[in-house]
Amino acid sequence: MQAQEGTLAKRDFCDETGTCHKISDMLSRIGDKWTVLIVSYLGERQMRFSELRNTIGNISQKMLTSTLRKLERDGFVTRTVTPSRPPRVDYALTELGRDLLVPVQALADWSVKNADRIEQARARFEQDRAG
Amino acid sequence: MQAQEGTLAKRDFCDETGTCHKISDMLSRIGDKWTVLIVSYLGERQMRFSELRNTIGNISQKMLTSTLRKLERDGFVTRTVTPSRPPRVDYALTELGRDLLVPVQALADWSVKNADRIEQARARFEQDRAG
DNA sequence: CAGTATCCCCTTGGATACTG
DNA sequence: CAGTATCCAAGGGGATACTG
Repeated sequence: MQAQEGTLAKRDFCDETGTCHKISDMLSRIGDKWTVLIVSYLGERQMRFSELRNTIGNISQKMLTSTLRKLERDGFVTRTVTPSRPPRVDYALTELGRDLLVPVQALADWSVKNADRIEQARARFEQDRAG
Repeated sequence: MQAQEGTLAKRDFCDETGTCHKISDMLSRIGDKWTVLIVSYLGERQMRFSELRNTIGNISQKMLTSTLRKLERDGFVTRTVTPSRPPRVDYALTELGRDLLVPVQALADWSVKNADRIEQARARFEQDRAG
């Protein structure tokens, strides 16, 4: 067997057309502390700023604001201002944002399914380090 | 239409069983600066330390070492030492490591396919900010 | 209510020097 | 060759105070 059927080649996502840069950007973009959590909440329904903050619980205003701004900038969420007193701002996923959830969900499924394999590997690693 | 068919609910990957924690961990784990790049190179074939360093080009020894250690710890790569003079150390993906490439590839495909939608959203965002 | 501005800590990651 | 040890700069992210 010369070429393993299950093996994915580097060029599939790290070729010379900047592909690897794109996937790295995307991963670091959604791999931060809050993005996935926020997107997942907005995946259920539209929410206001304070609602998100209260639901998430331990997020700072600063990080909620900046994460939402980045998501808005990249076209993943919309920001709708209702100019009342007090003001009201609603956030919702765009089509692109809902689209993003599909591959993220796949990675989530993989993570859950293989969590104990990783845990076992870590236990083995610690074991070997101690022994 | 009460429940949109394309909408993914929060609980799908952020329920109360620690699932959201797992996906966040995984994303921040592979969302760092070097992991995907290294895993993608090892996806092509086994490589030695210096070979990886030369191929990647601009990675520091420190980051290559620590990234490889984490990958080894989590069971994604194997580390094989040949006690010669000078010593030789080979790194290769495990079954689990090759497995991981599948959902990562899906996310990579998505990133490439939607890169210009994101780019357009950014351009629009800058436009609106300026106007 | 929904932010912005400021300060400060901690982690990530690069550069350099040293070792088995 | 394949690391480890150390120092340092930049950015992520929290706490607090202030504003339209």
